[in-house]
Amino acid sequence: MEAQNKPIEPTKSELEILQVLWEHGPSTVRAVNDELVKQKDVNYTTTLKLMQIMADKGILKRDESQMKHIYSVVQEEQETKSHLLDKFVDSMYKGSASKLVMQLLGNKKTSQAELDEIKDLLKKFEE
Amino acid sequence: MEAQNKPIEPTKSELEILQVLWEHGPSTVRAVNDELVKQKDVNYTTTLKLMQIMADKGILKRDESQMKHIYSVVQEEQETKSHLLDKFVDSMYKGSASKLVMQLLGNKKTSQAELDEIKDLLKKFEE
DNA sequence: TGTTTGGTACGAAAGTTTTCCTACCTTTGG
DNA sequence: CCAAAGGTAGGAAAACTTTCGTACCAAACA
Repeated sequence: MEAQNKPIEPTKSELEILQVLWEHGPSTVRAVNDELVKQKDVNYTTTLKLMQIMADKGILKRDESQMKHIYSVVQEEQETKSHLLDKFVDSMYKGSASKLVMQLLGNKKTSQAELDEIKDLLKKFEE
Repeated sequence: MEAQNKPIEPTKSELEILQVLWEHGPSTVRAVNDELVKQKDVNYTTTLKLMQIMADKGILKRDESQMKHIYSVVQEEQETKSHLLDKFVDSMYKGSASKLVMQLLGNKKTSQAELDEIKDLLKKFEE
């Protein structure tokens, strides 16, 4: 139940919930669960419990004024993602962002369209 | 103890061990633990157990011909990293590599030197 | 009203990961 | 030969994450 300005470290399941909330904005547990069910087999009370735990941790906050509580994400999406990306670059590439990009470019699974878009991005960024 | 051609999904601690082995090549538990101790407080037998488990899972193989067993990584470093990067892009950016690069470019923690290097990379890649 | 429907809260079980104690074996040096 | 040092093996405890059964509460409606 702590206020949260330190970057959060969501678990795998927590990240799935964050994705839904980032995409759909503040939501009820029901709404989040309905989304999750499209991806995997999960019970309503499991999602509820998870979101309650996330609220306890300070990752989510909730509006209890209605019977159907509305949960929203405390930290900015970009702040969280930027932190997680940082952690990933640190743990995988010793902090070298360019090594990551190199990997991305060499990665078969990155489509030509993606590559083109990345090139465009870089071009725009140069200005 | 299975042979492993499917991409592996190391846990956090397992990844730390992989990093050491990737950097130093096949090593004893002692050598790996000596490296880990530089980063965090960890007991020798903990590292031993972890590496034994990784061998059981097929992530590592070991040469038991000496008393000091030598552990090495089964899967190519690049294959593992590429898989983990893929998973990361999927879970964080819905598979969009360019979104990741965009984040990287906007990330304060990515230094100017890194940015320049990325630009160079892209330039070279265009050819 | 009273029953059904749909919500929350709680606690415990199950699963996974991490840690470390203890036992035992092998090499080495006095 | 014996003790000390440094290995491995195994199991159990601890910590964390995930799942779900059950109880309870409130709104809707026949």
